[in-house]
Amino acid sequence: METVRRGLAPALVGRMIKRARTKRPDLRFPFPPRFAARLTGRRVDTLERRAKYILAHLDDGHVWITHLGMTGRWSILGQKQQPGDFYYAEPPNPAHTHVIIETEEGARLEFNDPRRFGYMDLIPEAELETHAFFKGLGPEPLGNEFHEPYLKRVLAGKKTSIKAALLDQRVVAGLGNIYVVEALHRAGIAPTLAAGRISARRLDKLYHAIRAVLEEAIEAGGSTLSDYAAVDGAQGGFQHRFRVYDREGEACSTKDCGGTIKRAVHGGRSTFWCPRCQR
DNA sequence: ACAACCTCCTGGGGGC
DNA sequence: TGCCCCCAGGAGGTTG
Repeated sequence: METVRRGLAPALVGRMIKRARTKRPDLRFPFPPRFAARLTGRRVDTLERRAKYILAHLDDGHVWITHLGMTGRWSILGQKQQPGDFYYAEPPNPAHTHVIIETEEGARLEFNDPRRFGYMDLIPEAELETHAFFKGLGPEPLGNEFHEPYLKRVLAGKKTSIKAALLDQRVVAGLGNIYVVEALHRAGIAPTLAAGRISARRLDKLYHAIRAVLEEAIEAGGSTLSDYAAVDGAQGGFQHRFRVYDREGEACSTKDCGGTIKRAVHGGRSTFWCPRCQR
């Protein structure tokens, strides 16, 4: 999501929305009333990310919220005016393009989402804190409020698995399945380990692993399995750096480990880990 | 509190 | 080739 936000920024920040269109009444949820009309004519002041949401702050005091779900994708089409300005993106299947935004400056942004698990909303800025999407979210994993003492405190007494705990957006906001699985491998922690029974020393290692995985993934442009692409259509690069995700049966890459990557389903999500070096 | 399962939806890939 | 089943970066819900 951070790579998407960074990709969208040059086409949106400081730009005026000349035209907004929706091609259907809903995604996962119905669009709010008069959604497209209320975007039209607005300027985007800032573009931020909170958890897996992209927040566009508009010049009328409202916030346009986008969640990509599993397969949502923003593409920027338009004339390249200056280096790093706009890009050409190969449009995905146009049947699944549900929202089109055109800016005064000539960029065309298309939101495409085959599975329609994504959603958008448009709310007053003052309601952001209390909005159901954001109420109860944990700290940003790359922010200052996320550190080993926080992890220790929030996980204390939890009997649930560390994997389930890290996927819980109330514990830490914005970690998805891939990054949880990769961070646990780097930290040498078994995904099934009870969250409340991990030593401070190991939580510190986990904290550093989470940050490292996210920073590397952002640096690499995100992770592409099948659908994810940057706003210019480029694939991510972090999938080439997975150490366990989607590597069932392969040799563990940990030095001198010699283990074999296993896969299991926990809570409906695929988990990959090395039983030898993750304890 | 927590695990296990289901739901939304479409498409890609593997097995036969 | 075609079918059928399984799987998928999320997350909210129900049940037990």
